[in-house]
Amino acid sequence: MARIVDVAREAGVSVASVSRVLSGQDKVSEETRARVLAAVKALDYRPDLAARRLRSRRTDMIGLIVSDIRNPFFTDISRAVEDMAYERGLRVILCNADEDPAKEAFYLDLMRNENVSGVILSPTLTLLERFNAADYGFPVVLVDRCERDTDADAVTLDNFDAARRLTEHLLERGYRHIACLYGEASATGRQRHEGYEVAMLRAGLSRTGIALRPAAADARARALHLLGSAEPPDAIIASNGLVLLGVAEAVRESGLVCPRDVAVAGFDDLPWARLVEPGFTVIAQPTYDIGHAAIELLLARIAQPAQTQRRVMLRGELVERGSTVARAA
Amino acid sequence: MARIVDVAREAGVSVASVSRVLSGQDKVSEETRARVLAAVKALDYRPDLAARRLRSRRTDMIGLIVSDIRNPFFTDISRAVEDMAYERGLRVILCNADEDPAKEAFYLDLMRNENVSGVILSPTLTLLERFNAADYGFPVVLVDRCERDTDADAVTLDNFDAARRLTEHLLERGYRHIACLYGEASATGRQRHEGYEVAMLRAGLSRTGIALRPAAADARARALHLLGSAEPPDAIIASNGLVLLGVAEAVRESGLVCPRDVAVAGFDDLPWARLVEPGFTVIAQPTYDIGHAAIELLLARIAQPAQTQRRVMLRGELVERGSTVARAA
DNA sequence: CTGTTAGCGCTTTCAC
DNA sequence: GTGAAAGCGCTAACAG
Repeated sequence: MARIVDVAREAGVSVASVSRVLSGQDKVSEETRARVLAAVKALDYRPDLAARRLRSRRTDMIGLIVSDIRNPFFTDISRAVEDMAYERGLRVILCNADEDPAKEAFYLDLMRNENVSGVILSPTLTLLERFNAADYGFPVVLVDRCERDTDADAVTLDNFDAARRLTEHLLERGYRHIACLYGEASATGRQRHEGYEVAMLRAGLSRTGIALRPAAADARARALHLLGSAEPPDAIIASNGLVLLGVAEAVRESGLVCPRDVAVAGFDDLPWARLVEPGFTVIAQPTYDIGHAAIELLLARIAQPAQTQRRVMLRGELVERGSTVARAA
Repeated sequence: MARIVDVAREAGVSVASVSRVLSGQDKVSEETRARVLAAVKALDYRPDLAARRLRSRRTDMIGLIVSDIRNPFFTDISRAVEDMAYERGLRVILCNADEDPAKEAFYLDLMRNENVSGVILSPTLTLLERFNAADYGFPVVLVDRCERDTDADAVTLDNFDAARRLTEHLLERGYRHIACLYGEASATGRQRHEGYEVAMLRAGLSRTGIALRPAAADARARALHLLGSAEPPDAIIASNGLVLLGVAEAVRESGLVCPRDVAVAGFDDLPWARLVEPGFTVIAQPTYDIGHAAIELLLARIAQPAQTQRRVMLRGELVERGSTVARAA
């Protein structure tokens, strides 16, 4: 394996010149540049990144800690973040906290050990409640989950507004006994629940909010119970794609037909949402834009660690499908 | 930020002793160990990983290059690999090659620069055709995609057998004009197509194999065309979950009913496969086992770089659902 | 613009 | 079992 000294010797220049050519920052004559590049090619030289990082105290790595990699929403976010990061010469370390505060803490600690330039994080509620961006030795940008008073840069959907609109959509269609199943582990689930509550309150209707672990299996069980109860709802709102999946399973297993027996609406426009009869009405999230915005915020924060807090709030798009057609009078 | 010298001073020992305690390899007296650990805690000391890697020439990082992160199959594999890797103190760098040989080459190159201990890779067909594990400076284990004569450790499904069984399942149910849509970018798609071909040949039937880019949009377009043709098939096999999704969309958009108008079967037991009426018959892959086996092979190869080639071939499970019920005589 | 040189923080001989 | 000291390969001052 060739070292920088080998390249310097081959090119007939100093190691400093080689370093300059490769880092591309300093001024180097065309001649030197050409000779170095030729030597690099001839020797198939690769800079040792560990040495470079040790010396320069920079890592060019960012961490991406998502709360559940099985959730397609986060897969999409990851794609966006990785695409953009690699374009800018940054490496991404992707970690899956699995909605577990302990794992999340472990990964955050790991990020510190790795000396990353920054982290994009979708925090558990446990962490978010006492979140302080200054606790970490690196810039942090939150995605998807953030409270109004959280002290951090963040990019989120306008969850409250989206949930309110989704609920109003159901109300306009004639539904009255609307239940809301929401993830208790996240600020996002909470906010969506609040949007639902406000819309219901305004309409003077009673609410049925059910907090749960945001996984398909949990949602399915709770929805089965709900649908089999004495007074089942005439519509259900699911606070994310995984919950929506569970609700859809429960409706099917209960032998009910949507929307005849019960309307269903949710968040996240997953591939199957339009496939399952009669197609699910959802709030589609601009996942690529969210990932894009997160990287931009992070880079800005890295460049200007002391700059004032920034928030990006994106609007969800209501996609109407058969699962919420107007109720027969 | 505390350095190792600070810890040594605080503990009243040499830096060598601190290093020994932290690496846990060498023999150290209980007394020294205790003092060092106390000092580490007191100073909240974190070893600088870049320095450690530079000096020790080990990285404790492995690469995982998947061909498409949007494919839930690979998401599941990632989960398994990450879980196991972190248990063993290894970091995982996850990369998404997006079925693009250029991106794939870029990431492989990156792995070399990063000096990873090894790589788990699901290669594009382009790479696989001229694959030679010795071309890389690190151990490589292939997952999901591998030819019989490829020179590499690998863990795959028995694709040929699974596709044959799936085809025979359809034949037994009375279907005769069976089409097969398969991903052309992968060995896996090809092998599944071969299993289909053999089963059809044995039955003395003509085949309709359609190679495509393994993405839902492509599969949808090709299936739409197929279903609208003069002689549409009475059954369709999809070579993976993404293709199955596209086929399902096409069936729906064509206004056809499954299995009355056309039966559908595929690979990958995705969450929605049992949700969409009437439920899709699929070959379920043991994704966690695949990921597990891949890590085991990689660790064995890292420990014994010269050991003889190993292959793990897993069997897929046929999950029967409504999409392939017996055809009316 | 270019070369010399001093480390970055750690692990690993090598003595004791 | 422990310490002193020599680098791992690179970049960043600092001179020239």
